[in-house]
Amino acid sequence: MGIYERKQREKKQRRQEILHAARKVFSKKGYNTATIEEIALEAELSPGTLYLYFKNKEELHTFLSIEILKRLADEIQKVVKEDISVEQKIERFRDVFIEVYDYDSNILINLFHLQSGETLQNLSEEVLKQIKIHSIMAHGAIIDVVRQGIEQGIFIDEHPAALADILWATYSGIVLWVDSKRLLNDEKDFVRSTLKTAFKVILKGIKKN
Amino acid sequence: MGIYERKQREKKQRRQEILHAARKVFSKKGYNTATIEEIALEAELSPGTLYLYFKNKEELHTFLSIEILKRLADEIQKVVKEDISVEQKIERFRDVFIEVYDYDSNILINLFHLQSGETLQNLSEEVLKQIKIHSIMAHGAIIDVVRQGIEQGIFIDEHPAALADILWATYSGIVLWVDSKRLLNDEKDFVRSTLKTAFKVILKGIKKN
Amino acid sequence: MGIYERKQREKKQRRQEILHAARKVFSKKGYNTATIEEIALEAELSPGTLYLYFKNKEELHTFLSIEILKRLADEIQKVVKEDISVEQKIERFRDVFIEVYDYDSNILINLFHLQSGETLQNLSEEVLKQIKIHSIMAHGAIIDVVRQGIEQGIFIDEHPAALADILWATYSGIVLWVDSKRLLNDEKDFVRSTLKTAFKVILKGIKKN
Amino acid sequence: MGIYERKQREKKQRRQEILHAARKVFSKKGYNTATIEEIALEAELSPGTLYLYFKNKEELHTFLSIEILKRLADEIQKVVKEDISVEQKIERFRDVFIEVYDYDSNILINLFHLQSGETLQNLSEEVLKQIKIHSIMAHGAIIDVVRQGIEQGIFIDEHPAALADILWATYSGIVLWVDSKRLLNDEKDFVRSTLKTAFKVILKGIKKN
DNA sequence: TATGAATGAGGTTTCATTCAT
DNA sequence: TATGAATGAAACCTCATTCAT
Repeated sequence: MGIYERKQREKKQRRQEILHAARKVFSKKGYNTATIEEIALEAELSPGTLYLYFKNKEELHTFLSIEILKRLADEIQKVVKEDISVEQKIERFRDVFIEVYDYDSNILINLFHLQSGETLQNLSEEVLKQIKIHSIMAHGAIIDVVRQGIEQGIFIDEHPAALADILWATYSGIVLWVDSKRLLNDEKDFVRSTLKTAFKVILKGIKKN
Repeated sequence: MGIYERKQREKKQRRQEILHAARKVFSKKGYNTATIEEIALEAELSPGTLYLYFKNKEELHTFLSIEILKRLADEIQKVVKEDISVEQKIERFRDVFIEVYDYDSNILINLFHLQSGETLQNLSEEVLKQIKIHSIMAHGAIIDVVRQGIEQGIFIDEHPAALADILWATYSGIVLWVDSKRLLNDEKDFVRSTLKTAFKVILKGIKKN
Repeated sequence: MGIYERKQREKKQRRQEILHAARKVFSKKGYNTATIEEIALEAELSPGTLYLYFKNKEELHTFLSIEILKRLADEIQKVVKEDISVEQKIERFRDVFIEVYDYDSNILINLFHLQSGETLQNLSEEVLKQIKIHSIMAHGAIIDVVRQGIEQGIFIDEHPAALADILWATYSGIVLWVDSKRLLNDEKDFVRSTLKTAFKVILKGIKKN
Repeated sequence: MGIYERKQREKKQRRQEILHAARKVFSKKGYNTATIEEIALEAELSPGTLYLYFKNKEELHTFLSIEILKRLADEIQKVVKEDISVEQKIERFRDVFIEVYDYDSNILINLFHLQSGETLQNLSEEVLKQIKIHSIMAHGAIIDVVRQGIEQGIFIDEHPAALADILWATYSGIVLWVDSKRLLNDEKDFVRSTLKTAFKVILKGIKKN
């Protein structure tokens, strides 16, 4: 391996280290309360160094959000192509949600926060575009599956986008809600079991008869 | 009416004016971006005066959240006492959610944000207690209804709390999700219709056969 | 005097105090080396307070420059209206230059710096407009006098604007040059005498025969 | 040519390349806005390398100023030795000024800036000495010519240094002033013509009767 | 000699909160 | 009770300079 390649790899790794530290701090403190200094401390780097890898605080944060949104969208799209029944696909969606939740529950929560209110209004055009693209991809894939189910006479005859919304919203709602319950009640995490029940219920609900 | 009482009433009214202004500004800007000065301007008062009525910015904001949470809990509890079937009660929940959403959608969204991550960690004991009480009340009431349904052999035999979570989470999830879609896609608000479909699906899903 | 008026006057005075402190610090250190903190210290105020009176560091600095430029332009325009010969007017210009130099030699030097290179490129449209207006006013007035002189057959037949440029440039050049000599050689200030000689020479130079 | 000599020559050339790049960037951006990184980029070197050839940013910048100041002083001194009349010498000064202005107008402007206020105060003793030497040389040469003219009964009987100041100041003043006019009014460069008129006027002004 | 990633001091600016009036 | 000018801590970010390779 040449010097250039090693440098490139090291650079990439450093970037990952920063992202890792940022994920940790943003998760613990939230966007506004987290400070660059703290992230730098966590990454065992100086604040200035972070700016060699990311333009500013927001870009660093948004990068994490887009990353997980992209992951979610990718996995969902894979499901669509699988050679299984629509019912199984819905169940697979649930698994994908759980996997992504397991990968990084905190940033996922931030993502859902990002998607509404305050933060959304201050993002750059480029970032908004990225978010839109991945959101549309993920949502579109779900809609496709729902539509298939309706066409095959398996699902009830509701507007596909509405049913897709329900699936997505249930997912994000459960993540946020159960997360807040955990914080409020110090109960242990039971996102997974709740999600399973939720999808069982919904699957039953959207099936004909 | 004596002087003391009139003073008390004026004080209460002034408090309401501040809350009204704060609601408006927080809704428009979000917690972090909103400034005390702006709220004071909106309330046609000076910044200093706000501190005669509220300890600090956060308490002011949290008060608004608790207010709407309390309203939600109250309405839900009323539903439980109504002399209607469990299925009708579930439908009434949906209506309550919609009513509260209509009352102040933005603060409601803030509430759900409040319930997780960043903000929650910095709240005073007293405020946390308040949130807990109302949350438990609201959630408990829903659980009761679900339990009744299970006992009456109408609903499927899942853990009542889990089903209640699903209802609640679906509600908050749809509010957040649809809100974010509105911001991203400039589509008009269709929270209401999505919520209706969602509850229809879920009601079907939680009913036996 | 009512409370409102007193407050207004105090506010104006505070503004003047800040300007005074800023003048002092900018003069001593130059724009880039001067810090807001130092100006605040000099004004016996906290850094934050300065931002209640001026939008930012640049506006504070530019205000001082425009102020002196305006003063210069006003005085020059007055000269034009005086009922004296063109030769006497040129001599009065010299006196105005000296007066303004005496009023605040350091900011005047900053002004000439401001008018070229680096700084000029980063100013806001509004500020540039102000500078343009006053510059044009001052320069235009000088041109008028020179033109009169030419028309009356007193001055040589050169382009009036060019002769005006020479007067102005000589003025600013002497201010800058003598200032730099002072710093380099620790000689005492002899701007006044040099200016007088300069104008004597130039007046002789621009007169016919 | 030995290895040592070649190395020396390469070193010198590298130094020149850096100076060339620095001249370009400083001219475009001004001292404070220009960054070492940008200069390094322009020189196709890394930032660290610049520090092998120059102690720091300021020295790099000052070197450029001294260079042009030296050039100015040298040319002026040559004029003194020429076998022409004092009047012709004054005219030659004008040409020298124009030549140097043409060589690098921007750094020249920086030089005049350097000579006063902000920057001057932070220079090292060595650099200040250099500037003084060249300034005195140039100025002294001009004074000599003026003195000759007075002794020959050609120029008016003013203090030679004062007349020399006027010449120098007019020159630098016109350069700065016309430069600023160019920036403010987007007029095309007419330094040359203005300078010519200026020297004609002054020459007439300093000549007896 | 050359690199360029890393440093970290230091600057500007914001804004919740206080307190004299 | 009401004011609003003043505070000052703390955040983000830049960039000249260093140093291990």
